[in-house]
Order: sequence, then structure tokens, then C-alpha cells
Amino acid sequence: MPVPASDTGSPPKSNRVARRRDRKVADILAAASEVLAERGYHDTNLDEIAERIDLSKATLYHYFPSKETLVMACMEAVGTEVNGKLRAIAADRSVPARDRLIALIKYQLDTIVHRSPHMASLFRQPLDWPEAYRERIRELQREHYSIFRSVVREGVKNGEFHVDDEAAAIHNLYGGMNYVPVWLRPTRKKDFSQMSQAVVDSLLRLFMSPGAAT
Amino acid sequence: MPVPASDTGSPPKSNRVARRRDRKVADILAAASEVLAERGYHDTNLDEIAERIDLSKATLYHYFPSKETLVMACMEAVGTEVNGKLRAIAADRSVPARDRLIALIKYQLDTIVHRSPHMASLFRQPLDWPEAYRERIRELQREHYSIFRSVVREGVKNGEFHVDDEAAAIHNLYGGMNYVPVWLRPTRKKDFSQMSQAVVDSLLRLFMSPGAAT
Amino acid sequence: MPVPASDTGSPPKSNRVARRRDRKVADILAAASEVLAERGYHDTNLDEIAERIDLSKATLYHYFPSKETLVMACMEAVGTEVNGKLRAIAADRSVPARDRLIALIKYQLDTIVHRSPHMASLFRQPLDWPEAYRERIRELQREHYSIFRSVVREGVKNGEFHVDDEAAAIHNLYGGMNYVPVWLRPTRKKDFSQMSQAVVDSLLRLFMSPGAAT
Amino acid sequence: MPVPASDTGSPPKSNRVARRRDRKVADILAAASEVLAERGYHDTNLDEIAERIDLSKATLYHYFPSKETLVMACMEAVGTEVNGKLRAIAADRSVPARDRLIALIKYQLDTIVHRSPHMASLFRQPLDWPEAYRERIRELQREHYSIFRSVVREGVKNGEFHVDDEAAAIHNLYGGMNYVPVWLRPTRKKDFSQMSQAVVDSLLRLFMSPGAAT
DNA sequence: GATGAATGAGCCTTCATTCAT
DNA sequence: TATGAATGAAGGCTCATTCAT
Repeated sequence: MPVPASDTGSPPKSNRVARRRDRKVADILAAASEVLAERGYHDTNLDEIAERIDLSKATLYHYFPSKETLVMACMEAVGTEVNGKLRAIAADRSVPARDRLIALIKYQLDTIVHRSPHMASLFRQPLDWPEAYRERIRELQREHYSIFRSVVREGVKNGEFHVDDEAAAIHNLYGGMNYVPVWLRPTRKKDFSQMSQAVVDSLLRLFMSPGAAT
Repeated sequence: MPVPASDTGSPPKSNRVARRRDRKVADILAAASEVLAERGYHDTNLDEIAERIDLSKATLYHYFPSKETLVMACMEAVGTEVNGKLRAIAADRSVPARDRLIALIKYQLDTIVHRSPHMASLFRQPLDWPEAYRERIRELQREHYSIFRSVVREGVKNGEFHVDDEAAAIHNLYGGMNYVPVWLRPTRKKDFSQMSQAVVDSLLRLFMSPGAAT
Repeated sequence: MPVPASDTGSPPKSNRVARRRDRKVADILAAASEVLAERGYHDTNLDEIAERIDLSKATLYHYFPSKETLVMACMEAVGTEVNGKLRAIAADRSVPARDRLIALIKYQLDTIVHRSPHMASLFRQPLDWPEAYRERIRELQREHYSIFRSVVREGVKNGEFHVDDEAAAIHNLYGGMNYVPVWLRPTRKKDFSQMSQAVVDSLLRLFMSPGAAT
Repeated sequence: MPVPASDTGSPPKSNRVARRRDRKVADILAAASEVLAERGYHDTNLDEIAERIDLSKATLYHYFPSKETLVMACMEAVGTEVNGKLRAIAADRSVPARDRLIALIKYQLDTIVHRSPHMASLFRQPLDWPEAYRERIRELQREHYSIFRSVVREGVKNGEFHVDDEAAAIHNLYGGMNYVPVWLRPTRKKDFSQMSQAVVDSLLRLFMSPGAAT
């Protein structure tokens, strides 16, 4: 009674192995992101990541050739996921630009608050990384940025938005959206989610021409 | 004999000594701030600070009992200076709130860009420090924040500004003002100074009720 | 049924298996020798050897119980091969001792240069190995040495050679023959092959009584 | 009663400190050379060096910025000392070239045997070092080589020596002189010193035209 | 037999901090 | 006051070896 017809030599095994490996990689990435989010890049050490998933530090090197690579993988994961979600939101032209922008902002706020601002700050800090990584990060940032910009532009084009200086407006949008005073976070998560709507409303003013100041 | 009348005997010497010591402390603080601004907290080590002022690392410990203390002193210096300047601007009630707010924003933008965002990020990163320092930093931040808030409130009170949610508006003001993507800074200093006015104009919309959207 | 008469039942299979195993062992040995020759002992790791023959590192342990054993096997292979060839050359008494010595030297020079001096240096470096291996290496060296010595002795006996101190002469022969400044090798392969004849000629002087010095 | 005229401010202290430092550096160098000689480069670790002179490993970094630098310093020390001594021997033109060559060889033999062949092998192994160090090592080697060559040339010029191919002759001289089968060394130190004269005599044949072969 | 996974032990290096002078 | 010297603790990385599948 040999092997069922549906199964063939190595592929199945290879599949299983690959799946198992992928799961492990995902676990590591999750743990690493967690620690990274809690401690920031410099205070994150491989021992802690390893310990969280009950692995030896050396084993991490079975999956990632360096700390840098591991961290970069975390950023890649977060970056592509976030950009993907944002792109999906931005792409639905049946929704008014304003509403899409609101959705984008809310998603971003949620991401920042829940994934922790540390993760976000990884994208802004000039770590001494190999140029290849730097470039990839910039790429992810440009992508992220361009999603917001595209919706803003559509809004401007169809009269939903009015800006004097698009770059400045988006700069401020970015700042407001990503501003999370890390110090306060642990004790004020609730406040932030409550403030969420108010923050969004306020940010929208950046894209509306001001009325009379009385 | 330029000794203060109230002191006799050793105090005169003590005075000179104190002056000398204060100058040294100032030198150290300046060097430390410089390195901190250039490299960021984690890439700053005492050797480099000491070397810049031609001092031995061990000597630093005559003036500051720990790296934490030294860095904290830098933050204290910057924080009180900035807060002082801002307070002076905010205090002049002869100037319309709007103009004062503009001045505050511009000063803050300049500070961020010229003192380097690294210094600013020190105030946002959750270093693993003793609670006493953490509290002092929060205090400086609250002070800083309250200056902006006071001017905003005045503006609201006298009808210059209109906000739906003061906290949200100031949050966004803060974000926009402090947002400096560290990655891009070195190559885009010019852009930032050029953008300065546009950013200010855009931020002001946060405090003006939006007009008709078409 | 190509089974040897003496074996029955499982042995046939065992035979094939053994052959297969032997071939694999040979492959591994070849790869290991290659890496050893390229990188030297300390810069050779099992991963690289395994990779070259498209095998898992763990699999190496099916054939060799340790890195030491594997390296020793390489040395055994090289040692016995070289000693075998040399012995064959030395054994042909129809050839004058002098010509045989020349052939021996040339063969050794070729071996050093082509198999790389790294391989040769394995025989000279005092690796922290179990005494058993050390002893085996000494044995191979003694064997190697004795081949040269035997030809030299024959030459001395039949008047082809003249030496004052056989041991010293052979020592110097050895040194000259095995001396390959590793640093220079990659860029000077040509020089070495060109120098080959000159080196041999020079070495022969060790075995000829000097003429008048003026 | 202030300071004696002969003593001035910092220099004396600086002198003492420098002396103390120099002594320590010398101690470290000695210990490092010892370990290097016993174990070879790859099996030498900083812990052992530090331990031998009762220092913390971290302290070594007070004197040498890296393992490489420390090892290089050892080589520099040995290289310059040996070259210096050899140069002194070679320079005395009142002595026949032949006698000077004998002295050179004997000094080199002694050096190899007493400082251990490991030290010598450092000069021949292609460690993965920064090019700057590689170049310096080559320089020391060239210097060393040129000393022997210069004496040989003088000998050839004044008829003391006869060679067919100078390069080949020196190559063999080098090989014979530096050939010390490390494996055997610990047990045969005596043999080597006894053989010393015989080896020298044998090597001299490289520089004398062979007489009739009977 | 083959291999992915896991790891302990070890190594080089950094750095804030202490201390004797 | 000033500093050279010293160090413990920690961190990133490598590698031969083991083991379950």
C-alpha cells in the first residue's frame, strides 16, 4: 500500500516544510515586531525576541542572517500591509475623495496607535543601515505618501478640497496623523481612540478653504 | 575685590571656582547637545562628547554623575530656553493671537530644523530612564504645550480662531510643526525653509472654521 | 546475478549500497579538499562543503562523525595518493637515483602548487586534534620523508650523490620543495612553474659535493 | 616653596604615564606573541591573552583597537627586530659574504625555533586582513628577503658564491631556513639545535658550484 | 539516507562606570 | 580637578554538532 496517487515524492514534503518554515518566520516576525514596538530598535536585542518565542538566539540566524535583516523584514511586512490596505481604500473611486481621505487617516491612526509608534518611528529614524535597506524604506514611504497625495489630488481636482500648497498641506496631514507622543501613549490609549474623530475632523480643515474669521 | 559683600573668607574663591565650573558645565552641555543632535541618543557615547571638548571621559563624571543626567541636562537646557522664548512671544498681548501663534510656530520650526530633529525626538522617545527624569520631561512638554494652548485659547476667546475640538487642533498643530522626516532632512534643508511659510499658512487653517466647500 | 559467490541474501544490496556510499564519500572528500585548499582549515566550514555537493550539512554526519574526521580523511586521501605516486617513482631502480629524485621533486612541486599550499600546510600545522590523528599524520609524513630519503641513500651509495649530513640535506630539500609563500601564489603561478626547473637544479646541489670555491 | 626648576608641569607626568603605558603595551605584546606562538592565529583568543597578564579582555581594547591590530603589532615588533638584527649582520662588509650569510642563516634558524614557527607562519598565511596590513607584511617580507639577497649578491660578485639562478637559490635557502615541521618541533627542539650547523653547511652548497660527481 | 531545525559554547567588540593617582 | 586604566555586562554573530521527522 504505497503512496496515494494524489501525493508525489518531494513536493508534499517540501510544501509542508515550507509551510512550517513560513509559520515560524511569521512567529519570529510577530515577536520581533512586538519587541521592536515596545522597546525601539536600539533597545531590542535578539535574546529577547528569541526568548519570547522560546527559541535560541542562534536559531534566529537560521531564519534571518542578521538583526538588520530581521528588523527590515518586520518593516517590510508592516509597510506592505499598510500600503496595501491604504491602496485598497484609495482605489475605490465610487467613494468621494473626502470620505476616502477620512478612511485613510483613520486607518493610519489606528495603525500607529495599535502597532505602536515605535514601529512607525522605525520608518523615520536614520539608522545606520546598508543603502539597500534605506532605499527600500524610502520606497515604502514614497508609496505611502503617494497614496494620500493621490486622494488629495482627486479631491482638489473635483472641487472637494482646496489647498494653497499641496505639499505643505500633506506635510501637516502627515504630521498630525503620525504624531503620537510616545511618552504618553501607555496611559492614554483610550484618549487617543476617543480623540480619533476629532483629530480627523480637524485635519480635514487642512483641505478646506477657510471661511471668514468673523 | 569683586567679591559679593555677603560672602567672606573662602567664598570668594568658591565664587571663582563656581564660575569656572559653570563655564565647564556649559561647555560640556554644548558639546553633548551637539553630538546628541548629530547622532541621536543611542549613537552618542561619552567618549565622543569628552573628546570634543578635549576632556577625559572620566572628567565628565566630575560634572555629571551619569550619562542620563548629562543628557537630561541638555534637554533641560533646550527645554527651558525654548519654552522661555516661546513664553515671551506668547506673553505679548499687544499682538493679535494669530500673529503670536504664527511667531510661535515659526520659532518652533526653526528650532526643530536647526537644532536638529534628533534633539526634538529626545522629547518623544521613551528612554528607559528613572521616573524622576521622565516626569521632568513631561513637565517641560506640558509647559511647551500649554504655551501654544494659551495663545490658541485667547484667539478662540476673542474670535480670531474657531475650533471644534481644541485638543485635536493643537494635536495636529503639534504634529505638523514637529514633523520632520529625519531621512530627508540633510538633502532638503532648503526645501524646509522654503516650505516654512506654506506650512504655517496651512496650519493656520486648523484654527479657522472652514468655508463653503465649493 | 552479479553477486560475489561468497555473499548471499542481503549482501548484494549491501554491495550496491556500499558502492553508492563510497561514491558519496568520494564526492564529499573531493568537495572538502577543494574548500580546504581554497580557504585553509580555519576558514573552512561544513556548510560550504555541504553546499558544494548539494547536500545538507547534517548529511555529512552520516558519512563522517566530525569535522576532524572529515578533514583527516582528506589528508589521508591526499597523503596516500601522493605517497603512492612517489613510491612508484622511487621504486624504478632502472632509473638513476638522480633522475628519480628530480622526478620526485617535480611531482612534489606540482602537487604543492596545484593542490594549493593550504593542503600542504595542513600537514604542518599543529591542530588541536586527538592524538590518534596526529599520529597518523606523522606516519604519513614519515612515509613521505622516507621515500625521498631512500632515493637519496641509493644515490649516495652508488656515488651519484655526496652529502655531509643526510638529515640536513633532506631537511633543506624538504624546505625548498615545500616552500610556497602563500601570499604570492595567486599572482605568481606562472613564475612558479617557470622557476620549477631552476628550483630543481638548485636543490640538486644539496646532493653534490661543492667544487672549488674560486 | 613651589616647584623645583628642573621639573615642569605636565611633561614629567606625561613621561611617566607614557612609560607606564609603553611597558603595559610591551607586556601585552609579549603575552600575545606567546599565545600566538603557541596556538596560531585562529586559536588565539583575546581572553587568553588578557588572562596571561591578569587583565580584563576589555582592557586590551584600551591599548589596541582590535584583535587584528594587536596581532599586527606583534608581527611588526618581531619583523622589525629580526630585520634590524639581520641588517646589522649583513652590513659588516669587513666580513666575507659567506660568513655573513652563515650568520644570517643561524640567526634566522634560531628565531624560527625559539619564537616558534607559528610566529613565522603568520607571515606566510593569507589571513583575511585589511589591505593596509597585508601591504605592511609584504613590506617586512621584502625587506627580510632583500637582506639575504644582498649578501648573496655580494658573494656572487666577489666570487665567493656561484649560482645558476639567484632567485631559485634564495627560494631554496628560504625554504630550508624556514622549514620547521611544527608537528615535530615540541619533541625535537634539541635535534634542531644540533642540526643547526649541519643545515647551514648543507644550505651553503646552494651557493657553490657543484664539483665533479665522481 | 537525508534534512530542516535547533542550540550551546565561544568570540570580538562596545560602553557606561569606577578608581587610584 | 583631571585622567589613564580597568572592567562587568551586554550584544551580535558563527559554527560544529544533535535530533526528530
